[in-house]
Amino acid sequence: MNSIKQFYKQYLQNNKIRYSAQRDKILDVFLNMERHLSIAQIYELVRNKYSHIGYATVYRAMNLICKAGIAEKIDLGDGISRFEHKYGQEHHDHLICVNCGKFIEVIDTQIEELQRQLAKAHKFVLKRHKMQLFGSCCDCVKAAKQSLSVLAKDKQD
Amino acid sequence: MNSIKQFYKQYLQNNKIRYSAQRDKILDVFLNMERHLSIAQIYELVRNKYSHIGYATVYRAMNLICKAGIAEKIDLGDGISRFEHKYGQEHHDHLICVNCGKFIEVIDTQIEELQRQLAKAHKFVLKRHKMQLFGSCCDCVKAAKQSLSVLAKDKQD
DNA sequence: AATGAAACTGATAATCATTTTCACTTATTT
DNA sequence: AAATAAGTGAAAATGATTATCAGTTTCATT
Repeated sequence: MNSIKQFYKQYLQNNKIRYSAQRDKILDVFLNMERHLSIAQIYELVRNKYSHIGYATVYRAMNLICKAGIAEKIDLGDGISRFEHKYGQEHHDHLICVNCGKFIEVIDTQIEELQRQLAKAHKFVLKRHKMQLFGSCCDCVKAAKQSLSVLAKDKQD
Repeated sequence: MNSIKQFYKQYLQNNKIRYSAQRDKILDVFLNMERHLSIAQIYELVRNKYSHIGYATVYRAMNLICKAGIAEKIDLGDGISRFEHKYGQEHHDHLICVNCGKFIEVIDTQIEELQRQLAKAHKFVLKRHKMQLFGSCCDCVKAAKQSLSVLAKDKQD
């Protein structure tokens, strides 16, 4: 039915790890989420389907899903881990709005090439990289301009 | 005597924050450190000069030094904050050896320019960015090759 | 130099995300 | 079905960081 779920079950089986109702519900929530959610948010959503689930179980399951290569933990430096889909996804970097927290996933092959060159120039064997561009998204910029012009009582057409 | 210390004292004075022996010692340790140290490491070093100092004081002082723009907290995702010099420093990114933890500070204006373009293409107003390239430094690569060739009992000239 | 208010310090407690522990339950193997 | 292995949930533990608070120090003013 769901190829990712198939893959996950296979991964668990290969590693002698059992499949369970909890793990199934958590995987479902993860697969259906459209944003990058934290453990607390995933916990809340799973709780709707499985009200007796424990917090630690969500942690354990998400760590497993990461190990299986289906999810990736992302760290923005605010002390809260969030998760994003990784299965069948290309590597990408992030544009992050510092106002509303919106994420945009980006990939720039020119930058990637320059990164390889840069590493090479320093005799580094590059394994992976992380790039985050922080700024204000167009919606937040628009909103900020609006409120500025209202404050200044300027005409705005 | 020390222009950074002057600057720091001025910053504190401007903000009605007092100067103290502890803050002085902590600043000294920070200014003299050549690597990116954690709070625990700074605490140990300060302790040599000032054995009664408390852990919290180091946290407080380092946060102040950051606010003054002299230090910057860096986060590698291992849950430990380290600090680097910022005063009079250009922005830079990091090459990080995943084996020995060595840092190399790098700056690539071509990449920076592409980042600006990338943000613009997504209608983002770029404020700052963070780029970390993880890999193995040449020393660690050499060491790894050595031990491999020893294991394989190959000749290595 | 003395004073008093405001800021600082150090020890400790609190917080917060995450991990571990452990008694108990569920699944798999024999 | 019994034995074995793994999973679960609640609660405790952990580790980095921050807050609290009584006692101390600083600094501007007498």
